[in-house]
Amino acid sequence: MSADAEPAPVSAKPPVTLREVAAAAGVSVATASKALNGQGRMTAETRERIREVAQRLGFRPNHLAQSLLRKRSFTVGLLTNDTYGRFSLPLMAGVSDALVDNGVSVFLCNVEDDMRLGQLHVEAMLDKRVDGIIATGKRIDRHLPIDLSNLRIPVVYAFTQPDPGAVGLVSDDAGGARLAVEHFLRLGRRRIAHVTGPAGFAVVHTRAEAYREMLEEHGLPVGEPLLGAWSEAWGHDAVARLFGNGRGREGWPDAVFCGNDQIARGVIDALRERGIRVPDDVGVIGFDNWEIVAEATRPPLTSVDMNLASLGREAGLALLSLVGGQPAAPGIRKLPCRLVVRQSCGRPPGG
Amino acid sequence: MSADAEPAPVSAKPPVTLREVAAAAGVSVATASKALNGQGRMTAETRERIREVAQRLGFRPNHLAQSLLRKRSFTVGLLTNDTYGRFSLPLMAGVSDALVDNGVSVFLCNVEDDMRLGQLHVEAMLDKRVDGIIATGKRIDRHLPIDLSNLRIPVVYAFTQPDPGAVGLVSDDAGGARLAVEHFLRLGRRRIAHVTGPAGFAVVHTRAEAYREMLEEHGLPVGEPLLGAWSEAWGHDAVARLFGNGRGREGWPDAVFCGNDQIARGVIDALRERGIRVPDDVGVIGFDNWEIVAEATRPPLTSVDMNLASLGREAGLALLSLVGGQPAAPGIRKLPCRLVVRQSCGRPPGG
DNA sequence: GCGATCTGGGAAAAGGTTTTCTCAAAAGGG
DNA sequence: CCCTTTTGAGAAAACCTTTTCCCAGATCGC
Repeated sequence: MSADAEPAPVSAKPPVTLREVAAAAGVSVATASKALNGQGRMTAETRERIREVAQRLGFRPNHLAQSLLRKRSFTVGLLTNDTYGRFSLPLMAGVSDALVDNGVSVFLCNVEDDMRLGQLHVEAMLDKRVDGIIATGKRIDRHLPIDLSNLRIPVVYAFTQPDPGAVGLVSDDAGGARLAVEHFLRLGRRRIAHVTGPAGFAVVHTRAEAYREMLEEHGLPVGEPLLGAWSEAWGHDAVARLFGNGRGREGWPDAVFCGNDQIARGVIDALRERGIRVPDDVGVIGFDNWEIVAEATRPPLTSVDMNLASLGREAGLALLSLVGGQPAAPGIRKLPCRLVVRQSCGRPPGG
Repeated sequence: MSADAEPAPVSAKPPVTLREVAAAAGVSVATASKALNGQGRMTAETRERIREVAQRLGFRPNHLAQSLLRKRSFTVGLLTNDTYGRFSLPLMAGVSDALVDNGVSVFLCNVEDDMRLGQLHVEAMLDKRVDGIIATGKRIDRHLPIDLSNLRIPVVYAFTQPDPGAVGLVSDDAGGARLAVEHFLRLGRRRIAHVTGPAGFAVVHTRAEAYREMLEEHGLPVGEPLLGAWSEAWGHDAVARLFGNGRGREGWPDAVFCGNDQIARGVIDALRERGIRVPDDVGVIGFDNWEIVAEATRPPLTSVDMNLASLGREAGLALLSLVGGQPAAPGIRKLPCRLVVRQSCGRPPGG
């Protein structure tokens, strides 16, 4: 039992090459290549024999060599500045999902909000000859801190502000807001408040506008949307304003549509602390469908899901077709949201 | 103003090659290569001239060609099954941080818990000739559903169960638990309870054991750790048990060490609902330092941080040295945690 | 039986870079 | 002034695969 019985000379012998396969099969590399790729003409036996030898030797073609020749690396870069990955991870999963079947791998680069870092990563990608780039961020109305406009390879923007003339995919926030309000209306709620994030975010206005329109269409009173932070604390404050002593109980909302799940959670907690029951007295809907939050609220939160995985899938497919030479219609495409119903709105009357 | 003034024939001319640089500078490719890499012998003027030409033409060496030759792709794969990225994202950031300066890029692959998908991704990586692989997961005591044991390229395991004989990096959970208990002791807390996750997790026992030892060392009463789920709901339940009517107020704990931040949040909320003040009556410490949760609790939660970014950095560096041919000591290396103090424990008496 | 077609398979170039070897010219030594 | 050493730079191989010819032998039609 010597200590160095097998020091595992990690040095691992080099991978087997096509040349070796050809030699073992007694053919030329050209023939071997064609046999394995189903190209060229040869007897079925020859092809099969070569295939078997390759199999036996564990041959795997060297993608680097292939890429060099084909001028396609079957690799794309995903740029994000969403450090916590709340938005970019589902998106990434979708992208990956769309690409893996095509043998395409994804370089993930977090550029924070650092131009230098972004530049560095983009150059690294370019040097590695990625076939294309997907740019994604944590908010729809901001550019990544990188210029991707003259890149010679296709770029798709997902969940971030696209360059003019580029193809961009974002969620349909207005549609999402309508979904939420509709749900409330269907449940018979009539005094619907809206508590959302800071004015600096475009989505705040998009959603608020949609909310307003929906209510007006139905001839319902439109409360002024309450703008604040994307935080639970703001949810608490907002409840203090909406359900404060200023107005009588009959002036209270019977529904609150929140700009994200954290606000919604704050709202729900604050309501509970005031003895106002959710969903019996007030229904609450959040936005983002961040499961970890939505499922921990009491009761679990109904929320608008932006379908980020689908968005990622679409972005991946769009990039793929762009790489394949298909011209894609530039401009921003909005993908629908969906409502994930949990228990914070109650059942329809008589439902 | 014709619509097709500049249809932007996306066809982008091909990148400039070394051959073109050489031609433009009136030298051979060999000389050009050596000039740009600081190799070979030539007059300073020649070298400078070539450099300038390269600069002017915007030459960037083709990494595919370089990799093919050097047998190093300057690319590594990161495998994870942590869909929400709570653990793998900070880790990834650390890895990336350690590697980017060395020109190494990272393929991120989420293998969920799907063996087939894992196999697929690993083979794709192998085909793309990654220099090494970092395997990471969402819990320390489980293997990824993939066999990486005979891979011919180095593998480093970070925050997941390593193969025997491989190099693995994990957090020092026992140390983290001691940090928490020490903090309580320093603040004069004496009746410290422990509420944690399910028995199926190794860390539950590691931390509970460290907790127990610390208390015994100090001659303090050791409560039986309460095992449950990793959820807020369990935090509520646990409070009901610890602060129920069964025992008198003087039997109540004055500190609760929680197995993660969600449990801690449940505990804090439940205490508040019972009118028990945090931190005045009871101190609470969480685990994971998941900022989004820790900062939203009222009061903000003191929590043990596993330093996952550092772990990632170390993993990246370890892989790098392995790739460079340095033999690394196999086995599991534990990296220290740190305590992030917020406001859920109060100040030291007289502090 | 002879020219035309077909068939199976190979040689070689291409892709972009690095590195080793080679070689001519210049410099140096005696 | 001749021989050796140094210097500057180029030719070519190598990395691995794909693809475009090309060719020798077989088959076919008449």
